[in-house]
Amino acid sequence: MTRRHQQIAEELRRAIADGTHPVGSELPSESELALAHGVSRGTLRQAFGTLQSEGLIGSRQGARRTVLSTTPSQSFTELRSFAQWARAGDRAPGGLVLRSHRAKATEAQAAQLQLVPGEMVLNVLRLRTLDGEPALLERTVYAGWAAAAVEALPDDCESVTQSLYETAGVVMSHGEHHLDAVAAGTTDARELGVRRGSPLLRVRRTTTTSEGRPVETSDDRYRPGSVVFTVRNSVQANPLVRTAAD
Amino acid sequence: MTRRHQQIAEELRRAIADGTHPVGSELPSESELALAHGVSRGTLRQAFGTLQSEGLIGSRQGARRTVLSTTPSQSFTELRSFAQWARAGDRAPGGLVLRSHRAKATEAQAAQLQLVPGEMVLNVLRLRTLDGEPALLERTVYAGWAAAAVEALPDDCESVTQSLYETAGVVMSHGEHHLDAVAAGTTDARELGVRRGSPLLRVRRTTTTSEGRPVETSDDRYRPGSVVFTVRNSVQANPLVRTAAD
DNA sequence: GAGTGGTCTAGACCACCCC
DNA sequence: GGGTGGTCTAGACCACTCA
Repeated sequence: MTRRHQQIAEELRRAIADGTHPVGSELPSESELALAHGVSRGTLRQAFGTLQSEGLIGSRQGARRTVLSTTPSQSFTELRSFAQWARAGDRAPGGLVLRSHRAKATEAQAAQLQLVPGEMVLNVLRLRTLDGEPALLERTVYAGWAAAAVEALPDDCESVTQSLYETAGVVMSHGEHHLDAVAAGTTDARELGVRRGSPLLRVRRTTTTSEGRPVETSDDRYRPGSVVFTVRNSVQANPLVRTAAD
Repeated sequence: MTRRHQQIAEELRRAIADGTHPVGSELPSESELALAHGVSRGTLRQAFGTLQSEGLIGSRQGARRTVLSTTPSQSFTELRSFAQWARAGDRAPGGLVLRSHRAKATEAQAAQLQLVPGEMVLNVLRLRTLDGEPALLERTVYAGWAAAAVEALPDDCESVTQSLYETAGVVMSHGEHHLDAVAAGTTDARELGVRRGSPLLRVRRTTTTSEGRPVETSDDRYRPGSVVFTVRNSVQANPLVRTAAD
């Protein structure tokens, strides 16, 4: 029993993808489509709104909507989970925990995870692979209340996000990502198989539940050529996408 | 004569920023606020939708909306214009054209700018500075129809985006950004004042008008420590933010 | 000036959360 | 079970685009 506006959005997405509405073309008007689908204009606008926030279509008052792009942006589901993202692109995700230990939160960590300094956290160093090739090195800090669930996972667990949901009911629904470039350190170089000092894309992120409670904060370093982050944005909305490098 | 939903959104934004609604707290219900502002629920939901897409608040069916963050995300206006972004952070933007020449579009360029191969384009190499320090090197390709307006600009023009709008009426309203890390080449190293091979954040972007007509495509390389890109995202929306490194 | 999207209203029902 | 957000309707007026 999916929502009507979702069905319509999906239909339009397909029509754009298969070339019925090529890039640059004008879409039918709201009233036309509302009539055709047998819904009110409001519902149709909701469907259009979804496509707009995905960067597929644009709009200006007074003129018909136009197609901006044919490739839909990633869902947040794919963004937050490395494994789900990899599988969506038909690549085999892998994971390996290299180190894992509990410790007291440093001041910086406590601030980021909204804990009191000295509270327990779980530090995990994890190597992620794509089709067996090292892709990135994660240095993740989990809040103490999530530590037990993470430690219970197997070392080679593919999808931590999904496992955390299944075993502990933790839903990660918001994230903040900071992207910049750094030189590979000794550990980075050894695990990722690159030379020390070579460029890495660094993504520092914090993920929180829907209530805004931080679950984890992480420093992820991507091997060049393995992953590119894509952001499609507009005056109206700006989604983030992680894309495999060509 | 601003829109009612914009006024309400602005009011809520302020109330969140000044601590009236701290992070993690619950906001009043839609009906309450609608009544208080003398608008219908629909209008109020529109205001909430804006704040949601800015990453300020989150929502779950059945529960009240909660405050996720106090700092509003950047507007696209600030994202697309380096100068506007810099000034918003109280830093002095600078620009200097190092090279500029017309050429026939390569196949790749033509594809990205939706031109026919061989059509004329304008290549510009531009150094951008923050408070006099080199921050990034831009290799920009402008579509031929925008070339004349760009060439007419002074070499040290601060804001190309704004000037293009003022002189040619070109409004850039959509962009696609790809982020990864690369090693500094000879030119990069010389102009940015770093060693060859040192890590740079690369942002490849294409900007289009509201009709989806590409205006420019660019390869921007940021000196480490000068700029960090931030993306705040959620199940509902994911805006991109460019942040000065600390 | 006809058509289009942007805004707004006043209702309604449902799914879900929490008490 | 009462309150909340999510969905949907059927109207209305306005600002804007374009022929």
